[in-house]
Amino acid sequence: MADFYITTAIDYVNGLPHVGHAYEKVLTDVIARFRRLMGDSVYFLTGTDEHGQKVQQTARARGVPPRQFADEVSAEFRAMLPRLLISNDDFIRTTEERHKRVVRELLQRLFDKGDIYRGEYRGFYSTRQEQFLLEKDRNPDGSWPDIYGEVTQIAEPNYFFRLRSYQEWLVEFLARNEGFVFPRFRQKQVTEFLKDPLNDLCISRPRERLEWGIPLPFDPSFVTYVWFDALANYYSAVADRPGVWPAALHVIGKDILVPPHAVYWPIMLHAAGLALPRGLLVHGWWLTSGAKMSKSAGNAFNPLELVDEFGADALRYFFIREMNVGQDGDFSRELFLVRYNSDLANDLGNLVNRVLNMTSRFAGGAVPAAGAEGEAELELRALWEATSRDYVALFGQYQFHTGLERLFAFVRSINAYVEKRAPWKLGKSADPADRALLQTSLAVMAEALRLASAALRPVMPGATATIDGVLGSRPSGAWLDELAWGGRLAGAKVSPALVLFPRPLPAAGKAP
RNA sequence: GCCAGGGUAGCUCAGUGGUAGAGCAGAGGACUCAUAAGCCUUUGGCCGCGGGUUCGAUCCCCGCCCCUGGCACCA
Repeated sequence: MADFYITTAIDYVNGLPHVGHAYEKVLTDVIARFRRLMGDSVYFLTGTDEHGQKVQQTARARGVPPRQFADEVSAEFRAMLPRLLISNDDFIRTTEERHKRVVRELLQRLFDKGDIYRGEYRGFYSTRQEQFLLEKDRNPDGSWPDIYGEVTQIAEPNYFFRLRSYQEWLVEFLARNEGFVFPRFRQKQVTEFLKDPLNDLCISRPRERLEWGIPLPFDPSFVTYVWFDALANYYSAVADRPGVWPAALHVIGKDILVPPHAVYWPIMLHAAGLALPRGLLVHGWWLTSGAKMSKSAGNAFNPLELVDEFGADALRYFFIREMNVGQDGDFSRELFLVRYNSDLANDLGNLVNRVLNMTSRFAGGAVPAAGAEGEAELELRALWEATSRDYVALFGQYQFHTGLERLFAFVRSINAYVEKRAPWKLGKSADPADRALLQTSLAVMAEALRLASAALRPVMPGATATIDGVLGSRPSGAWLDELAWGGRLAGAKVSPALVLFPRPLPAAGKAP
């Protein structure tokens, strides 16, 4: 059983992981962790897409069998997951038997039903590249680029899927389910696309041209082409797990919404008599506007370098804080460092440090119980009530960047509260009223930090676990209860001060 | 060309039919528990351009300009 089955797109193994891959995993993971904390039973799938022309060609060029090549690259993608603290439950490869079996079943079912038929594919073919070309492959003047060599128009038999006969159904489905695609404007794009008549979809390639694929069960001289292979992973991974399908959410990039995920996939499922996913979440891309400031060496850098340097939590925070889901975002080392320094090191990390330090110095290392609350305490508490309520609601609507903005405004308010009470002054006073206020202020700052940490857990699972640990907090019970202001830490033994997010050393040895 | 998104302070962005906001960067100040961090104050904007509706528009309508992406049998 699963209340919330969530997937990333599977990654094509013809290239190595880059920022976009890392972002999609992190975004999906944040949603998965959030849903788990909200009490859902979550099943989280990711994986790799491994068949096809390009893999076959690249493998051949390297002189290795496609299977071996796919193994190597798939392993790279897989290795990235733990480094980003991704909490996936499963990892599917389209070369696995469990996948191929389901693909064959799906194809056979549709073939028997008459939704797949044999026809003829016509197009421009490049013998040198061994592939059909598209109109967009042409030069602006209509000629074909030299890399294709001689281009001829040929026809070959192939199998087709009756997309067209389901177009009307899909249009109606989308009209009835306005929130199927998030953000809304993406669904409008789908609707626009469907205003023109669909052509049936060519779903096969003759084996003489493409061997690296899944043979059609009803005609082994063909393999199935990308659509029925790659898209089916979402279903094949859980076909043997009762109660998991349909997916609650497919997280994908905007490049593969129309037509694959918004047109082909729903029609494939509907034709096969399977339930549709409940929604698609379409994210944008990270752009490197720094094309102009590309003098500095590292404009094309691996996101995992930032993980090595600053930790997975920091990169995850940047991804989620900086990107408005659905829009594009700017990615550069400079932007990352601004977020890291100001939000993580200065605001949050330093707060952790000073809370621990003051608790040790002024309360013997145990969080005191709060006494009577004054105006400053009530204000901070009221801010938390509003912040936590909005934060949870915003996360539910995929407005993570706004949620984090609000949460860090709260973190800054904790810092302001500390300044207002100035425990270091109270600690020098012998006045009983000051002593009481000292206890209260230490309790309140620790509690506020505990709450901020709990809220941040889906985004920064590592760092927040550390914060919980050093505060002597043991998360238990429902997350929403944890997010309620209370006195949970009274009596907790805190650890000695630590530096959670060290400020990077100033760049040494700059080029003259 | 068609469709969509965006064009708001130096940078990244939020925002509402009624004298424009946050963070970062810049300037000044008080403090010291802390990662020279945090806190307080502050400089700074014909809200892309031109029309229109309105008592009044950054926000509504029309046109235009610029940036980004998609336009299918492509992973």
